[in-house]
Amino acid sequence: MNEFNEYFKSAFTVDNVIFGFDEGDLKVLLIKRGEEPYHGKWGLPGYFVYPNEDLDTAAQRVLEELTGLRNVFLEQVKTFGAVNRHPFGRVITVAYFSLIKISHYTLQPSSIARQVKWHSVADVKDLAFDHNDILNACFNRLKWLVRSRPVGFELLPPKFTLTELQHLYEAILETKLDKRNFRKKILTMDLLVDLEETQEGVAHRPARLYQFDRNRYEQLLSEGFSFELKESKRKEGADRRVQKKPQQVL
Amino acid sequence: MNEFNEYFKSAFTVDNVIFGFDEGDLKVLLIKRGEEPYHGKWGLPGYFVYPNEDLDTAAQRVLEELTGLRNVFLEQVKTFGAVNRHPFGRVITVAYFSLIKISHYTLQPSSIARQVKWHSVADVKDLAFDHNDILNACFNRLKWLVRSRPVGFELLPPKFTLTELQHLYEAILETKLDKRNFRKKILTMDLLVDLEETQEGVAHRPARLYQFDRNRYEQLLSEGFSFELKESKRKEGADRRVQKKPQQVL
DNA sequence: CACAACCGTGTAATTTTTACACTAAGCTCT
DNA sequence: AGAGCTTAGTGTAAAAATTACACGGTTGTG
Repeated sequence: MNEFNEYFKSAFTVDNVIFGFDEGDLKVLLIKRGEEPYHGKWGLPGYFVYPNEDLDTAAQRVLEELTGLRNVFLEQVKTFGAVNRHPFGRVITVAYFSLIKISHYTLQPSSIARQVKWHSVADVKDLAFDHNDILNACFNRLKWLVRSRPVGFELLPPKFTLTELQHLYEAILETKLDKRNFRKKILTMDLLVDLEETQEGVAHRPARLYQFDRNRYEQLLSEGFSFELKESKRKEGADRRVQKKPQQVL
Repeated sequence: MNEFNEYFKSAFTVDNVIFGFDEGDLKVLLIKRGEEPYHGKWGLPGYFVYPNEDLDTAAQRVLEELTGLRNVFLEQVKTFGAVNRHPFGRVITVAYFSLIKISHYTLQPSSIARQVKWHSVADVKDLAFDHNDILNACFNRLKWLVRSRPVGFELLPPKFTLTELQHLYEAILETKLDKRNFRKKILTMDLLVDLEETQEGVAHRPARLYQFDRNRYEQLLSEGFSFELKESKRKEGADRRVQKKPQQVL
């Protein structure tokens, strides 16, 4: 094994893109680094993988230390290994992303983080290391995942309205969806339980509350079913009560 | 940096699942290992990533050493890092898969391989390390990739018939496709050039030859277009010239 | 020249997707 | 109490996509 010794001088980390959804906006949990390198910069939560730790376990550990949450959606996305990405030596990082319900989140004191904060995904820039690339890769993965599997529910509280669900999809897919078509599509999938309850304390007609039916989903999956969504091609300004202006004729 | 020294004792490798298509069958290129560990077992081509080498570069190197090919389709899939997956120490591996035209392939003498051979993906079993898992992950990735992007052409010779293309899709998706619907779908995508040539030396009516139009594809991509295929629900035995047997009435 | 083997083609029925606008219900403010 | 604001909730018709399905055509072979 001597001939391989020179290869056993590297390290690897996991970095976790933790998505949340709040105020109609897709958020990512970032930390202000309290250590070198990139001390004082915002970055993704991550840490070295312990010598006797699996990758998935390490990703879970990082997530749990920061949020106190277990059993949340967590998926490996991609590994980043540019030679000089880490100033301490050869360190490759395995990127994960997770989806959490912000309402369940409580900040845990953490050694790696001087400060922890939710940032709108759209506004994030200038992160430590290659974390911008990592965030991008994870956001793209989320985008296609949400079209092919009902993972959106991981980001919502247990009870939610159809409008909230639609806003979530719009935030992730960065597009507008047609209200009626969206509801039709979602409801015919038969994955939601109508709780026969309504919102309280809103200054308008309260909406019905629904719940995701995970058992039903498992059942449908085993029957081989596909979950798909497409974007609306509706023009801006349609479906308002205002009259159309007559089109200018050339 | 001392506090982190204990982490810099690991190594990483790349492993490459090289797919090819021949005789109507999806194939994967395996090597019979000429070194420990797993000496004498079949496994995926792979090697340690050099200290000053990027991951993608390492994957390309492994591929080129084995096949002599450059500029082929190569994509990272997933990283495998179970603690005890490698007997020499902590070694995680980044799995890639590539698609090559078997007709262009020439065996290169290689130090890592005692023997190199194409195996039908369906028949592969009992590989070294966790290479069965890696192969599976890559095969699944190929399955969905082929539905959303026209990567199939990477596996065919420059000139091919529609039937060959259909057989390729059937092999990857592990399903039967309807001939007329498949052709309709493919042709309306407008990605093929009809070469106005036909097969030669076949003992039946020769088929037309087509070519993939990569420029057209780039153009369509930039206009935002989607490439999709679905499987046939046609029952076995339909579309034959035989008469249907009358169904037994209960 | 009959046979074997694969090529190439069209259509109708069904399903899915799309575009689109108004009434309903609760709260707030006067 | 009622006017006004705000969001909820609902249906349909047209267009597009998908599906199922069968036979005559062309070549080489024996």
